[in-house]
Amino acid sequence: MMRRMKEEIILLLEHVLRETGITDVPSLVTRPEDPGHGNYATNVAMIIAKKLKKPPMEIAKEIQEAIIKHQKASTNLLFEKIEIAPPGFINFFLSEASLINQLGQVLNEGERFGMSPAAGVRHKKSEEKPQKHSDRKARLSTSTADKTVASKKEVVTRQKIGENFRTNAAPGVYAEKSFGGAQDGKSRIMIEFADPNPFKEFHIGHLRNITLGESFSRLLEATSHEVQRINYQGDIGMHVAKALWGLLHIPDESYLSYKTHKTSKEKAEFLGKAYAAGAQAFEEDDHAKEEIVEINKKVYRQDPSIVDLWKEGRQWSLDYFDSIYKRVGTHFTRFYFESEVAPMGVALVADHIKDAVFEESEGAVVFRGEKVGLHTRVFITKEGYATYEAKDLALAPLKYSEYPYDLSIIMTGNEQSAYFRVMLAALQQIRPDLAEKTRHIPFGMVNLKEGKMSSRTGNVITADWLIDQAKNRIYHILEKNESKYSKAQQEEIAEKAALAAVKYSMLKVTASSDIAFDLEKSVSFEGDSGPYLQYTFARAKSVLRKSHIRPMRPISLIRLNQEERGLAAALNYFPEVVTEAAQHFAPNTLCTYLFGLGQAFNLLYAKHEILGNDLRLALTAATATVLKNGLFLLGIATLEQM
RNA sequence: GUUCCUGUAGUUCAAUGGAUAGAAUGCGGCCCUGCGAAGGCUGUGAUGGCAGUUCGACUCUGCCCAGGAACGCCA
Repeated sequence: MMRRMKEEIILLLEHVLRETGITDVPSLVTRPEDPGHGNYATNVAMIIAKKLKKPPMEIAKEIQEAIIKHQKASTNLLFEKIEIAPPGFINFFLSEASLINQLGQVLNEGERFGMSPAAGVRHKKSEEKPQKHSDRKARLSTSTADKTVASKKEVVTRQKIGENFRTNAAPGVYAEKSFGGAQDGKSRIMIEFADPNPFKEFHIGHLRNITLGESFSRLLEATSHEVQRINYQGDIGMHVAKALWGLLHIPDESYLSYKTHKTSKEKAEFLGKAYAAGAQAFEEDDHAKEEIVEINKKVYRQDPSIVDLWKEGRQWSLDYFDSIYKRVGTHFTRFYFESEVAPMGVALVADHIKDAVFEESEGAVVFRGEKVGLHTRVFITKEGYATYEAKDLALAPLKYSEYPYDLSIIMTGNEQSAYFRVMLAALQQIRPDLAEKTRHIPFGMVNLKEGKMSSRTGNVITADWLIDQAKNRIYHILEKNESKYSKAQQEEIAEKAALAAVKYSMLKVTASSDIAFDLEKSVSFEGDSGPYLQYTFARAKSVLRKSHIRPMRPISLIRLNQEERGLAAALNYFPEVVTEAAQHFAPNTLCTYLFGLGQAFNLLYAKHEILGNDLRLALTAATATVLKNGLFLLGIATLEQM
């Protein structure tokens, strides 16, 4: 397989620098925004200028000449020209031969293009059966099949993963540590995301989490990692007690009618109402508050008087969540529950009182975070129950016993950042081996204009509602365009385009930053949007259908015009963009890239006729391939027609 | 109060310490007898403040201002 162009240039630079006796230099190669600065550029000359005590331009000149000399000795001409520019940039312009060569590569590799050869990526949702909540026995694959001996270079690339995450480690404690790679060269990663709470809504914050988690999982798989998606759900605790209280205080008839007649979505909404009622009563009515606290205890000890209702309500939620996972195209291989790890949490914490990891305080058991620059948190309540902290603590070894990971990623909202620092500091003292392999990756909150979402006040936008809103808008467009598609086709188009709009709006922003939710923007299908990319794909496919394209004939010695060159260069960047997006946990960089690619294609389309021109047809086919592969990595489906 | 995060066009977002700070949207023009106008072209408009480090700062450091989050028995 062809090496990433960027890696090629880095290797070249390192080689040339070594010849001039310089080692250990951070080689920085970028893709300049201005085409006038070449396809790639480096600033090494300026970086090493001080060390060499020479003017940067002089160094740049020497490097330029060395590379040109080196290239002459090589068989294929990678660059058309290499320029130097003040104050010391070196700009590389890819030759038409290498652009066309790469174009052939895209067409040959098809859906594998941009994916690492060892990647277990499947476009078709497939073989892998999603685990249902009703069948929640662990079925974790620890298969070592698909072993691939990775090249040295790839190992290096892979190990960077984990170092570049915005981690949540306490400064100086384990922030700088990387994780070890697996022996077979393919690291095993367990990634926890979604984490909705049964008895509560699945809102747009969860939707962002699941969208980011799925995209990130696919990016990791595309860069040679084995990934287990897991989901950890809070089926126990005060929020559950509040919802159960609500259920108990709703007239029997109403409850029964929901039980027997309604869909899982309606049942879930019913639970949401019960929760809101319970939460309100908790704050306003002291008697109700006592009852709720009592219910909470009963759930913890699985008291027969409440356990059936708890199980039923829980199942309603889980069934509903399953329907959402199916709708958005995500699956999990294991569902963990707080009720499952709570007893282990109590035992684990109790075991570490004697060695002073934890101490008793005011009847509770706490961890003194102050000793590592953090704050104190309660792990076991004075009632003797595990808090969230103790449960998470026990979850780590449980996860590891079922799937010996090299890296365990936990994705949650950034409001939990401080919490995870403390929890991981405690884990560091109990199981340092696991703490070092664990990364909390916080993602930004989804804020409403009216402020934070609150299931208590009902100020919540659910995932289904948002997707349905987007879907309605698509139907309007189809109507306006007097769509010739059948009802079933229109349904498919509306659903897929709606999901694309919503997912893309959540992926195109830096994962860690909060976003201000804007209904208009998130259901948009104009400009920088998911449907724009789907539309561009559909348009490309439409042209190809009319062309009866055959495998591209050898194209050589063609002068590329500006638009062709721009598109060919953009296609060439895809593999390295995928690598970078995975390394930095930044699906948004992939979004930016794909939008730029779409624009480059649409520009070519607007200015030049494609049919009847082999090169442009090849570019069109390659664009369709890259759009499809790229959208797949974002978890967005493509449409042949829309 | 302590700690952490965030301040970029009217709005929503980009920019591993690089070159003239990019887009989208909005508002104003233009383009469908050539392949899909959910498109293309074009005008408009921004780095909270003051210092510092650097050849070079939206980016790093300090202080100030503004907003958000977390902070012992919720998750």
